[in-house]
Amino acid sequence: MPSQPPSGPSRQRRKEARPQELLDAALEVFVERGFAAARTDDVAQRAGVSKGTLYLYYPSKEDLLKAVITHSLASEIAEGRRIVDAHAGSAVLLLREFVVAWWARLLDSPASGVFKLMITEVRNHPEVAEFYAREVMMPGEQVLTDVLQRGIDRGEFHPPADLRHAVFSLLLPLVMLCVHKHSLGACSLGPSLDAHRFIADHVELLIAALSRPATGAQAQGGSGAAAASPTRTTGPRPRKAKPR
Amino acid sequence: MPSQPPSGPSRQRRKEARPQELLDAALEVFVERGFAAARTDDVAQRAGVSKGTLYLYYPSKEDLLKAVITHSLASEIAEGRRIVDAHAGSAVLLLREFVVAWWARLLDSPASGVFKLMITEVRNHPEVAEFYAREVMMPGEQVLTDVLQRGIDRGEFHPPADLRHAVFSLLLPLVMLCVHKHSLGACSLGPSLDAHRFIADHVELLIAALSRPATGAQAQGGSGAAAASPTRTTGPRPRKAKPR
Amino acid sequence: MPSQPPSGPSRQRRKEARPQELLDAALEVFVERGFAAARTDDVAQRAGVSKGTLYLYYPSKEDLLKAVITHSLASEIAEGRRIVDAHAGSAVLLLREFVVAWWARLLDSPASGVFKLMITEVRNHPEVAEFYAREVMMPGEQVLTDVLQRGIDRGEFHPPADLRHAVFSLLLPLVMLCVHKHSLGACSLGPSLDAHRFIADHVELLIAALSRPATGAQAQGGSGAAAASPTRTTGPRPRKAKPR
Amino acid sequence: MPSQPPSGPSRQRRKEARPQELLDAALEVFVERGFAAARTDDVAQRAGVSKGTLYLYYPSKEDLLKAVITHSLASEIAEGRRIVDAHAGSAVLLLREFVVAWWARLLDSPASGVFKLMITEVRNHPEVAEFYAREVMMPGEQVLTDVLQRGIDRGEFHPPADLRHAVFSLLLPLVMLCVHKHSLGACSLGPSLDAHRFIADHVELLIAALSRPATGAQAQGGSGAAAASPTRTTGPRPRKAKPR
DNA sequence: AATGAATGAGGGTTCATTCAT
DNA sequence: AATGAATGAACCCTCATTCAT
Repeated sequence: MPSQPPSGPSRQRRKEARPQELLDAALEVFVERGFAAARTDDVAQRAGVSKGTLYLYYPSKEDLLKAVITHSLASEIAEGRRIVDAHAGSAVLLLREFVVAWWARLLDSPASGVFKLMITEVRNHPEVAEFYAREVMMPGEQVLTDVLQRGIDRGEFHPPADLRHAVFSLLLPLVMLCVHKHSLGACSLGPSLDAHRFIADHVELLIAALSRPATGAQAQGGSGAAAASPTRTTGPRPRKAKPR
Repeated sequence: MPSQPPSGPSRQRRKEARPQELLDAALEVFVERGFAAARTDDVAQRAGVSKGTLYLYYPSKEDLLKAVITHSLASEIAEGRRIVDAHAGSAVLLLREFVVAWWARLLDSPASGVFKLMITEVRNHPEVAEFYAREVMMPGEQVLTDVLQRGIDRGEFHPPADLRHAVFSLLLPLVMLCVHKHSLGACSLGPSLDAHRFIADHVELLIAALSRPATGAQAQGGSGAAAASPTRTTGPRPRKAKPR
Repeated sequence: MPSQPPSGPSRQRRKEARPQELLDAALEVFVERGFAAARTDDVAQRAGVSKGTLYLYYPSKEDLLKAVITHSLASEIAEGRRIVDAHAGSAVLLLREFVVAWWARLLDSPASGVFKLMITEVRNHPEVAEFYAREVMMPGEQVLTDVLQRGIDRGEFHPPADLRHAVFSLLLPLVMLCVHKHSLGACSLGPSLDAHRFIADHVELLIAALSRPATGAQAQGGSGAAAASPTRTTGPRPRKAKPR
Repeated sequence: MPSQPPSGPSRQRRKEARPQELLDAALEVFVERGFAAARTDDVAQRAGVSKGTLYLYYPSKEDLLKAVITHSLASEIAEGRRIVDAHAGSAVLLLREFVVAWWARLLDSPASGVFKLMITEVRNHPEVAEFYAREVMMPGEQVLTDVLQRGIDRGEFHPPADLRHAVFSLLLPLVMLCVHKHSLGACSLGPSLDAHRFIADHVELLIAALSRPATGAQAQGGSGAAAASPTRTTGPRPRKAKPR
C-alpha cells in the first residue's frame, strides 16, 4: 500500500488555511511598514499568493486591517482572563508566575505587533478604535484590575491611591515593551533590554510598591528585607544588587 | 522722519518664522495621520501657505519629517537634564516635584506627539532611528537613571535588582501616556484618565517601590510605614482612596 | 477537437507585444516633443494603454528613453554592415546602389528620429552618450570607412587628404537629413527637398569627388568626363539638369 | 576731486547691456539643457541677475526663446552675405578662403548652438519655424547657392545634377558640425574631429566634386593630381595622404 | 479558485510666473 | 529697476482595485 503522499500543504488544506495565512502575513507587513505604507502586493507575496487572491478573501485593504486587529489580540486577552480565573491563590503569586508568563508569551508572539498597529492607525480608522477599546483595552485592564483587587481583598496589597492608576503603572510598560519590540527594538541599536527579565523585574517592582508593608512582622522580626514576600519561596531571583 | 512701521507680519518676519510654522504644522499632521498617510498639502495648508512654499524650506517630505523629529524633543530632554542638575536635594523630592512637572509639561506640549511618530516611523527611516536613540532615548534614560542613582547614593532608595529596569518601569508609562494621548486618547472613547494625576500617582508608586524601608525606624520601633519623608511636607497629596 | 482559436489580440499576445508597442509610441512622442516636454500620458495613450501600464514595462521615463535609443538604431547599423559585407564588387557600385538604398530605408523608418533624439538628449543623459558613441556612431562610421577604403584599395578612389573627413562629408548630410525630417521638415514650410533624390545626388557627388580621374582615358583621349563607370549601366540617372 | 569710481560695469552700462546678457545666458542654458529642461532660474543666475529681473525684460520663457533665436544667427548669415558680395573673384577661392573662415568663426561662436536649438524646438514652437526658415535657412542657402552659381557661370564648376542638392551637400555637414559640437561633441568621448580642418577638407572635397575636370590641361600636362585647382597657389594643404 | 495584467485616481515634487517690498 | 518669496498648475510615479483568462 502506498504511503500517503507527503501532501505538504495540500490544496484543500491551503484553501481552508488561506484566511489565517493572509492575516498572519498582513499583520507582519502592517506592523513593519505601517498600514498606509504597506503594499497589498507585499502582503499577498508573503502569504504566498497573488495579489488578486487576497481580494477573494478580503474586499479591501482596510477590511484586511480590521480583520487583523479583530483576530489577533482578543484570544491573547481571553488567555489572560482564563489564567487569572483559573488560579485562586495569592495575587502576588499570580502576578509573579502567571502574569509574567502570560506577557512574556504575548511579547514573543506576532500578536504583540497589534499594539503598535493600533497606536499608529486608530485615528485613521475610527471603527477600529471602538473595537479595540471594547475588546482589548477594557478586558485587558479588567484582568489586571481583578488581580490587584484580589490582592487588596486578601490583604496582600494596601489599597493604592487610585486602583486604575496602579493598573496602568503595571500595564503600560508591558504594552510599551510590545510596541518597542516592533519599533526601535527592531532597529538593532545598542545593547537592548532583556525583555523577559524586565517583565519579571517590573512586576516585582509593582508588587513591592503595592505590598502592604508587613509592619508587625518587620518590627518584631527585623527582616528588614524589601517589602516583598517574606517567605521568598518564589521570590525574585536575587541578582547583582549588592546585598548590604 | 518716522522709521518704517513694523508693518505687522511683514514679508521679512514671515520668512523667518516659516520654518518653525511649518514644523509645527507638520508635527500636528504627521502625528494625526501618520507620515505615509499625511499629505504635504495638508501640512502646507495648516501652516497657512501653499504646497510649493513648503518645498522652499524643506527639500522633501522625508526631510521635513527628520526636521520635525530633530527639533521637537531634544529641547524637552535638555529641560529635564537642567532640572535634575539644578536641584541638589533629595531624589524623592526631585521625582515628586520636578520630574512630575517636567512630564506633565511635556505631555501637554505638542512635542509629546513625537513619541507616537517615532514608534510609527523608525523602521521606515533608519537614519531617524539613530538620531532618536542617541539624542532622545539615551539622554532621557540617563536623566532618570541619575535621579534614581542619587536616591540610592543618598540612602533614600535601596538598590533595585536592575537599575535600568527600574528606570524603564518609571519611564515607560510616561512615554506611553504621551503616545496614548495621540492615539486612542484622541478618539474620545469612554472616561479617560486624568493624565496629570496619573503621572503623580505613578511616580509615587515607583517611589514607594524603591524606597528603603525606614530601617532606622524599624530597629527603633514600628514606624515601618512608607519610606517617604516623615514630615510629609511635600508628600503625596492624600486623596480619597487613602483614608487616614 | 479544435484547438483554442488564436482569439485575436488575446491577453497573452498583447503582453508580449507591449514592450515594442510602447517603444514605438515612445519614439514617436519623444521625437516629436523632445524628451523633457513629452508626457508619459501621451506615450501610453499612443500605445493604446493607460499610464500605469507603461510603468509595468519600464521603470521610469528615463529608462524608457534608454530603451528607445538602445533598440532603434543598432539594427539599422547592423543592416548596413551586412549589406557592405555581402557585396564584394566595386565601391562605387556599393555606394550608388546599396548605401543609397540603405539610407533611404533608414530615413523612411521611424528609427530616423533617433538621430534627433540623440542630439537633443545626450547632454542630459550621459549614459546614453556612451552607448550611442559605441553602438551607433562608431560602427556606422566604420561601415562607410570600409566602403571608401575598399574603393581606395581597388583603385577606384584616390586617397583623400583625410579618410575620416571624407567619411563625414559623406555621412553627415545623410544624418542631417534624418534630423531635418523630424524638425523643420515636419513643419511643412516651403517646397521641401525630395529626400531620396538628394541621397542619390549626394552620394554621386561624393563619388565624383573621390574618383580617381580616369587617367587611362585621359592619356588616350579626352573622355575626361565624370569618373564614373564608362559603360554607365548603373550610372547616375541622367536628369533634367544634364542635357545629354 | 575724487577720481571716477572704478565703475566696472556701471549701473547704467549694466542696465543697457541686460537684454543682451540675458540672451547670451539663455542661449547657453537652452543649448545645454534644451528649452523644456532649462530652468529660468539658471538663465537668470548665469546672467547674474535674479529670476524676477528676467521677467522685466522678457515676458515669458517662450518669448525669451524667440528672442534668442531671432537675435543669434541673422547677423552671422548677414556676415556671409557680405563676404560673398564683397569678393568678386573665383568661386573656388571664395569657398576655400572665405566660406571656410566664415563657418569656422560661426562654429566657434556661441551662435552655433542655435542650430541645435532649432532642431530641438521648431516642432514645439511653430512661430519660430517660420522665422528660422525665412531668416536663416533661406538666406543661408542662398549665399552658398550664389557662390556655386558663380562658379558655374565662370566655368569653374560644371553644372551639377541639381544645384540645390549640391548646396545641401556642402552646407549640411557644416550645420551638423555645429550641432555636434553642442551634443555628443560636448560629452568628451574619444578623440574628436579637428573641426576646422574638417571644414577645410570638406569644402575642398566639394570643390573637387564640382570642378569641371580640366580635361585639356590634364591630358596635356599630365598633372595627374586631384581634380582640384591646377595652380594650387592656395590649394589644399597636402597632408598625410600618401603621394604616389 | 487563482492569477497577474491593466487601470486611474492620488500624491510628491518642480518650476514658470507673480508681486509685495 | 531689482529682488526673491510665494503660488499653483502640471507632471511623474505608485498602488489599491478590477477583471479577463
